[in-house]
Amino acid sequence: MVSQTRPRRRADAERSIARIVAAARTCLSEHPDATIEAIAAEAGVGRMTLYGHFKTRADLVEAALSAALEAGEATLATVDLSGDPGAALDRLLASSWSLVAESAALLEAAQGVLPSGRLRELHAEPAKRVEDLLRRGQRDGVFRSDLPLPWLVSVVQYVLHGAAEQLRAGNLTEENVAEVAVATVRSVLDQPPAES
Amino acid sequence: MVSQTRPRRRADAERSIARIVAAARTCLSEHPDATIEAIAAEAGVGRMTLYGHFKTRADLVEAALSAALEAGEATLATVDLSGDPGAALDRLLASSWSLVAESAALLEAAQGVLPSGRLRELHAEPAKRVEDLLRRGQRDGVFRSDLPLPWLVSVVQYVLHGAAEQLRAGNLTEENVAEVAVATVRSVLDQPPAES
DNA sequence: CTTAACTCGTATATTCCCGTACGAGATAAA
DNA sequence: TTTATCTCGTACGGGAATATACGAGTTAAG
Repeated sequence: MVSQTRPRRRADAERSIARIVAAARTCLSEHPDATIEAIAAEAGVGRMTLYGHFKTRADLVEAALSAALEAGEATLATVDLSGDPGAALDRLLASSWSLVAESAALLEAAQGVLPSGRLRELHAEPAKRVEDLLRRGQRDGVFRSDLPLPWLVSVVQYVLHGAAEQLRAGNLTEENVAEVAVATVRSVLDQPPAES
Repeated sequence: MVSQTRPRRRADAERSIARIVAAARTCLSEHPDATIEAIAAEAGVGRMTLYGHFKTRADLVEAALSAALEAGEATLATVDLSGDPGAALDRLLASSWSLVAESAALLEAAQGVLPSGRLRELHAEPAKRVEDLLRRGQRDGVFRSDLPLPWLVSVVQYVLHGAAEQLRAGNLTEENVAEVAVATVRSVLDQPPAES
């Protein structure tokens, strides 16, 4: 149902599209207003080949965002989100922190090129998953309830986005970035033990 | 020493410059790639007047960033940073969270138009103030030491920047934004009471 | 009042990027 | 092999933004 619109597409075209989308994901999440030409170069194809598959920049951005969100959905589906919310969050972040960070960056890149309605539509389902987990954690008294839920969701994105940024800047390493990001998120979400 | 380059400048010119810089600060911190024309309009002057005082876009961005950082410095100078680091941080954030958020946004706007060396140079001193406060808090056992100091400094910026963003988006209100931001920052920095 | 500084519009050059048009050559699929 | 698809270069047009050039009108400062 994703892209079975086939009048019949050749295998090499399929491959090109995959490379282009992958390139768009990396380029756009690093630099929100990356050039079409830069993305094509990153993908190893000519600019005109890219235009052959994506008529406009918005199409490309949407494809990149969709791909990232679908990857996130796929990962979320494999993670066990039941049981202790704290442990569930740890599992979730451990396996998908970079995807969430990437999605946040792409979301930023998509603002202004996609209609905001379409944007919310794409982002709604994965965001709801995280939100539900946090809400459950609040109900169980594991996560804090003294701050608005949407704010907490946003902060998770900010922290992960920042972790990816600091990794690129060389201030964090491949080895410690996940640990640092998870610890930071946990300290934001966890219910402080003795709150007046 | 700031701008006494004195061939002798008229009072109205001084006023125009002040309005332009103020407009640049607000416009650029809301929208990193705001147009020169938009900034001039916000300042209530013609585009050509702006060019009369700032030859290039980079000049303008640097002026805006410098002004914000100087305002931050001035505020920092009035805040009592001695005593309990936690309380000092509360005082600091209460009186300057929006300035820090603005500076972070301007810093983002400045990337790419200013040489990165110049950028670090401008940002170095105010960042050091915060860093010193956090370091002292770590030594006193008030702030956590299990995460790298530069990361903690960055997270403070991310959170404040996010708070400003959510305020603009209408997800936080003028009344609760400061409280929410401060509580979030505190929960990231505070030493967890029972750490194995 | 006189001068120099300032304001600011119009016009223009330049640059950058998007998107289209055209077409020749390479390649997968039948 | 035949055919439709795909690749991709060159070239062009349009739009937006930066920056310069010129100049006429306005205003602060001596």
